Amino acid sequence: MRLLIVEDDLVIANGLVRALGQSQYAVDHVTDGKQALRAIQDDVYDLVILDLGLPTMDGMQLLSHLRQQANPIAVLILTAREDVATRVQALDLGADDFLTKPFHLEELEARVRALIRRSKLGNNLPLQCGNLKLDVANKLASINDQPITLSAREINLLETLMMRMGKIIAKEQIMESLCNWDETLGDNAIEVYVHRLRKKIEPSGAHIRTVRGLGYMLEAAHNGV
Amino acid sequence: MRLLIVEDDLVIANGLVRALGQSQYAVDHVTDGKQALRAIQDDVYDLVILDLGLPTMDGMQLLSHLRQQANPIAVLILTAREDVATRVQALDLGADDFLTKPFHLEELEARVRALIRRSKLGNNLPLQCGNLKLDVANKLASINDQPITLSAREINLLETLMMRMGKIIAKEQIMESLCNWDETLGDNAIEVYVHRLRKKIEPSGAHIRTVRGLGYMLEAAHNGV
DNA sequence: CCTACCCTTACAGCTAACTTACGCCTTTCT
DNA sequence: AGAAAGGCGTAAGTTAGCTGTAAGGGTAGG
Repeated sequence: MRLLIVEDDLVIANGLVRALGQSQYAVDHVTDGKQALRAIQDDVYDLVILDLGLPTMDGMQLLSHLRQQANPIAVLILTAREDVATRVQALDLGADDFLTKPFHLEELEARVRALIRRSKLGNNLPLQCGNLKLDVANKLASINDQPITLSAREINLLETLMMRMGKIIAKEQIMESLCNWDETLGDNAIEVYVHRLRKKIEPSGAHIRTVRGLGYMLEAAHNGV
Repeated sequence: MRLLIVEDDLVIANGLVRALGQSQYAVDHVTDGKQALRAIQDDVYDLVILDLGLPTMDGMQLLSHLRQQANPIAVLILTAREDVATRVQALDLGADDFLTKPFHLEELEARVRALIRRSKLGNNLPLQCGNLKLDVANKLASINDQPITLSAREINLLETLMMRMGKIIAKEQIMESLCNWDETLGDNAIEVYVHRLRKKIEPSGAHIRTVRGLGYMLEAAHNGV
């Protein structure tokens, strides 16, 4: 899962980047609306965390602009102002959630989880493919309800694949989903992850199909379970 | 386990904080409804002890507000008023228990234990993992019914792990469960607790698994029970 | 048959977690 | 009250295993 933080206060921004990074999100950070707009158009994000008070283009304008373009990306608004009018305006413009500073990281993280879940799944049930289940909140994968041990990278990869089960995902998309701008991985890193993950989920009836030249696709095994 | 006390009478509040603190709960205290709401949204509590007569937002309003948000946190109501109407209203609003002042600390502590047990476990069975048992009420751990000596920190850690057995618990979550606002622990304090606890429960068939980068998980040993 | 593209294995660096030791503080016993 | 004991948290050094790269072999498509 990949997040964009739009926040000009560097103290807050750094805290968010660190905390959400520790929660296994890939996190990018920009400091004003124009950079944010460019980032959203250039890359695929699952969620934008947006401060309202920004230079060059304020958060309301950015949000309004996105929705006029019919961009459905989930947006969580941060603001120091507590008045009802602001809140109503933001929600009317299409914000998905609203949090007033000062806030605690735990609550932010909970809301982030909820938003991603809502936007991707519409529910909080564990993801399932064949006998393979993934409990996203607890970062716990299991086959026939027997927990299996996956590393952090492997869990993130599996989550990415399961979120778009049955659809082809390009290696670049996987790369973007796992890494932020700071990181840069070699050509075949994804191939290695897929290989390791395949070995671990092999007995489950879930299969990672290679689509040569295009990417990978997660599917239930075609032969009987 | 972490509790929030919402009580404007400082004499009572201090008594509760001290008594429950001695019972090894992490206890925070606020004096009105607005502070309480913010605290509940910012931090994770296992139980709220709520006085009905409060400034700025009274206990009923707070409770009603929480339940409208579908917040499932356990709430124990304290009040000086004894009339049935109040009691019925509180329980209809979703209070889990109700205690009339003046009360005895022992009874309060018993109800607190019961509520936490009910909300966390859904039953009254003692916590068990392999041959390791934990009697939450008496803060007593035993292996094959032989009591073992654990320090307060160790018992609290074990309780936290056993309450979510089989699920991954992040170090930050453990930290929150053990500490209130006043405390601040260093980076590797949790690692040291885990190390000490592991040495003591090692012979029991309960195992604390490390999931690198994500947290810890309590499980029964994989070889025969 | 050739060329991308992918699979597989092996290895080395690095960071998170483990382990030990020490000093402070609280509790308890005399 | 003074002393002894043990719990508690920090710091420092060590270990372990995840991660990413590289290298070599295989395969599908042209």
